[in-house]
Amino acid sequence: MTPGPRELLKDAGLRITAPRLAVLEWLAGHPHATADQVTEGVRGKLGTVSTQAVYDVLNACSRTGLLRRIEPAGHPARYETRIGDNHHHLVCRRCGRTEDVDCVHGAAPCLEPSDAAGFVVDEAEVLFWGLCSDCRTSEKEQPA
Amino acid sequence: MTPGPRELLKDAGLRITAPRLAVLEWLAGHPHATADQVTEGVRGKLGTVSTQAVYDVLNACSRTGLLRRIEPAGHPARYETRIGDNHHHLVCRRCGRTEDVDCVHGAAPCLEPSDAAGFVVDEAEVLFWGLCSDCRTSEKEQPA
DNA sequence: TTCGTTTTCTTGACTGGTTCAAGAAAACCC
DNA sequence: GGGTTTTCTTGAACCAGTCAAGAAAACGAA
Repeated sequence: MTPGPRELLKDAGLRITAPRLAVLEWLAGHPHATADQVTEGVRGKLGTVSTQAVYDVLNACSRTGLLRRIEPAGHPARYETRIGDNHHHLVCRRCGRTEDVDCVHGAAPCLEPSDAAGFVVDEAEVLFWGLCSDCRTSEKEQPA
Repeated sequence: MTPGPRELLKDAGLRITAPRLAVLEWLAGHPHATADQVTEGVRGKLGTVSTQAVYDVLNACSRTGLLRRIEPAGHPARYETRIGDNHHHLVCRRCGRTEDVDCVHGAAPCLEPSDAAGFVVDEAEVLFWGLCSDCRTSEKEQPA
């Protein structure tokens, strides 16, 4: 079975604290949430948690690989617990809604640059930009 | 021959002004520059230009397709005049240096999402993250 | 050319997501 | 349980980029 948040934190060498458990648990059920949404969700579980604590948790977990952070240009960052398979993302230009897309070319890592220009590449990020169905509807009614 | 900035602006229906010409000319010789660098470069040509004017030019030209804007997470946006072929980019995590990479899978558009989840996709963005040669060297001397 | 309209430029204030800083509180290890 | 280390709270700060109002230019027709 998949390890729970408690084990994940321990294995990553991070202390086990209420805010961390709450963030990981909440995010598992709400992928692609923003820091703001996470804060709200976690407050619903724990009562009071500072904004800073949420950012610290998100950063610590992103750094250690427990969370993946997606930062679509022009939108606040989003976080997800699905890690380890390099899947990609669909992002709505208008509302920022983000959805998973499985890798187009089989297994990870699905892309290699044709010429790395002296760079040591460690990640290939693929973002598909467009409009989600909701925003397409509302755009007809009320053009941007 | 490739059209000059003057023609490009005209064809795009944009007025021809000194700041616009200067931005396009300067960017043609300095791809992947930040707004800040563009401002400096343009001031070298024209003397005084407001920051706002530069942003306006960059935005107007991006909107009309004369410029392409790349917004790597955690770094200021970069602009380039190479447009129309969907090439990709290498980005240095440390210094933000950005380089072109030709499309890995032949001609544009080289990528389609496997499942669009109701989105209407208009662009596939590919970013290769890593460390440029300079930053690799300096990282050994002075680890982050 | 000149006028009137429309767009763009200048100046200066402001925003929003995120980070920094100091100290208080909690988790870990023996 | 005590000491150390890490994390949390509070509140200020950051920065790329945007908004707003008015002055100044570019265009198009006469």
